Amino acid sequence: MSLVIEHLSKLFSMSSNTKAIQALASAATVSAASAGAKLFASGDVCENFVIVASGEARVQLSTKTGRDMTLFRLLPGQSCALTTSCLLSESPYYAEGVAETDLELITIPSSAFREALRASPDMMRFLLSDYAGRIAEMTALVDRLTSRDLSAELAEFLLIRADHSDMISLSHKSIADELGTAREVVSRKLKDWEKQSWVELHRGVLKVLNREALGRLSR
Amino acid sequence: MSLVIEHLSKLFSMSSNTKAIQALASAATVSAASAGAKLFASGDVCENFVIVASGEARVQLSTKTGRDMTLFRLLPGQSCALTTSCLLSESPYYAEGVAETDLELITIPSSAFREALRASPDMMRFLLSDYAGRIAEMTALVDRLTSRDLSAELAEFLLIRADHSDMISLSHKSIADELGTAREVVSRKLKDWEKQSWVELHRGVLKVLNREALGRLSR
DNA sequence: ATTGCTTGTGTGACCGAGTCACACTCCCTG
DNA sequence: CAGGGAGTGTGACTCGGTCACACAAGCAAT
Repeated sequence: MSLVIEHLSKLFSMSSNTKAIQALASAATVSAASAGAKLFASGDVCENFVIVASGEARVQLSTKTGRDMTLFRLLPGQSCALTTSCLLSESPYYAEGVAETDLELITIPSSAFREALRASPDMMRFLLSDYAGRIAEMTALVDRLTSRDLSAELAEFLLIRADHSDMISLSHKSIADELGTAREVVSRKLKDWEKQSWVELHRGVLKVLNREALGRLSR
Repeated sequence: MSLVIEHLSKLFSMSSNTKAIQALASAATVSAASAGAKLFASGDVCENFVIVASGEARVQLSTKTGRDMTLFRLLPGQSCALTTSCLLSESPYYAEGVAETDLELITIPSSAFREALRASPDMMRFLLSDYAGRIAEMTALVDRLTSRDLSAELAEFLLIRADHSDMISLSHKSIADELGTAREVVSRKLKDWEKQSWVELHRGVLKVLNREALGRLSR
């Protein structure tokens, strides 16, 4: 259980021997999910507070036509603002969570979470600043969506995601979901850029050849 | 000053004789703004917590090309989640605030706000649930933007905004800003609908003639 | 009333992004 | 090595956003 306590106290920046942490830890359970698993779906009732202990998860919206839009990711030690938002407002999830890799999750039932929150200003403080950050992120996202420039977004994405040897191992569909656009749009742009020799395309992998040129697009 | 105390205690659901409320009230100033005035602009440093005492304000994003997108409105007694988010994260405003009518504002300097927040779990509780609601709103907005159907959005907007005699006194540009689209798009759709006799158009005013038909579009 | 300005509307031409439909190809597995 | 699934390429079309103007409605000063 020390893993749980450690994560909790780090998350909320609280000493591990406070009552609130001890109470949360004793109500917590640890579970696993494998890569690709759906953690929660839109419309699900939210019954637990969740912290990612290891692995990476993604929260996304999806449209009828099969397009997805990534809202944010969860890294080890992070909790999900959407989950706490649903817990606090007692509303169902309005987006879905997906495991991107194998995951270990720390799960705390709603009642224990609420109880601890009531008793602990430090926890509230943490949630407040977490929310403040998410609101900023969401606003930036809305901004991006209202003045959409896919070339810029895609170019920027490639530059950020390219590894040390300029490679990116993602399918066009994954990239599209990341940016909230359609697979065909990504395929077409990449093909154009391949003709300019700015990138090199292979099945499931691509290589950035000209960071320079992409950088010009990305502003 | 009783006006200030009343608004503060109602906003935070706290008794008006708590120390936190008294402290906030003594640091507060009341000011006025006239309709159309800009309350804050993107990039401004946020130095005060603000509550609308009377009137109505709007918070919006704007693009280079002159399009605006309304994020949310502030009614009397409400505070601005964007402002608190900026205060807490000490980041500049990333959207702008506009007075829609003449306004009275209760203004509390950042330091007093932080101090009161530190001391008062009730205030934190309020902000938490306020944030939870805003995150839900923003997520819904992102959802709308990623699966855009202007006919549906515009039809719904008209139905909601039409008064008792089915009139709406807004220019096409205002409607467009509300929905985050371009004026021309609104003009064209409305013109189409006028040809169907679903609406009747006049300068600065329009009348809904067929709620039925618009209702079918709006789902 | 006439002139002239400001604010609102109407419209065509064009472009970028999303959708649909389908062909094709790579690669894994039986 | 055949079959099938996942990933990719492309044309045709629709819709929303942009640009560039023309035009109309109200208001103000002469």
